[in-house]
Amino acid sequence: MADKFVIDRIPPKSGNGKAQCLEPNVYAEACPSRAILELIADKWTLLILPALRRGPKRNGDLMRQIGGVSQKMLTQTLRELERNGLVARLDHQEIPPRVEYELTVLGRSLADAVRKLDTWAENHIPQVQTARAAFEKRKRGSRVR
Amino acid sequence: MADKFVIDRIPPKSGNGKAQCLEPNVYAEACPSRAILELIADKWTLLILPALRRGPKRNGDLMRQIGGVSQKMLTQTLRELERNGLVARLDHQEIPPRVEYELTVLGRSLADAVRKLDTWAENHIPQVQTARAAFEKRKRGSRVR
DNA sequence: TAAAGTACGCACCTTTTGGTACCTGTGGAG
DNA sequence: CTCCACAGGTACCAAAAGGTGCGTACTTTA
Repeated sequence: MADKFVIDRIPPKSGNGKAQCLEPNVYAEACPSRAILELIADKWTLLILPALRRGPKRNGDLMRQIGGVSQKMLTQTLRELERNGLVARLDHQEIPPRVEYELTVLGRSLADAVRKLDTWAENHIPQVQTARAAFEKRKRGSRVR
Repeated sequence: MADKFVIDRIPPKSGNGKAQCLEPNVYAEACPSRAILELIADKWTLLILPALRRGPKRNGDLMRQIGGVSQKMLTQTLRELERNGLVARLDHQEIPPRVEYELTVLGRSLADAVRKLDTWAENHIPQVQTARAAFEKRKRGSRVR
């Protein structure tokens, strides 16, 4: 029975109320790693980071490459990534303005892991669609008339 | 200059307006893989999937393990994961009710990749915090008085 | 007899998110 | 001379997300 409670990392055991977690653990709400995870758990972050893996890109480049992103969300997400040290903003101080965004060393290490999620999504479309169809069928079957 | 436009996967080139993407590509808004990515790009999904890697767990187990999750969000997320074939719901048809959730084969393949993001967050807390401090400092420095 | 645990569903209401439109100021193209 | 591209900032507003509290139906424990 105790086997049920075996998890990836030991939970905080917060003896005091602060729970500042000496051993980092995303499952603890107060652990800083949780905030970092929430930064990653974002649609646009998951697209922007891999998009920058091949080298620096400009605002307009990213707008064209990432379908459906608005100027507001692109800027907002890039700022957050810059703030957390994942992306560097290179302002060439020219007129007309020329700004490039590129991954930092820190950002690159994350972008590679994120790209794997993207490729997973791309490679498992049929499996997910089949599962969805089966789920709908089950739901319909269990409906009481 | 054309080098700037080299990306991970070739963009849609949508000749017609539908852009149903024969070659799966998360950067294309209409590609089914984008919807799958949006399912993954969720705070609770990124915690629940790795939490189930060690075997089936019950609702209450997950509530205790995942700090800060509400009953509503837990159930809602589990339903979505079940609907997409990543998690299986095992109702033991007992009284009092006993329900277990476990990864499907499909879910397991994703959970391993997701767990890497969690560990990344746990292992890079100091780097991110340093970057944040440096960012704030730069902002303050560039303020006009 | 009463309370607590199990696994939710539902409704209400607040917070957050994100889209749209409009503004800057300059240089180059037509 | 006019329009566009560049890289945004700002404000407003609708939509979505998500927290809280209550109800269900049954059993075990105190």
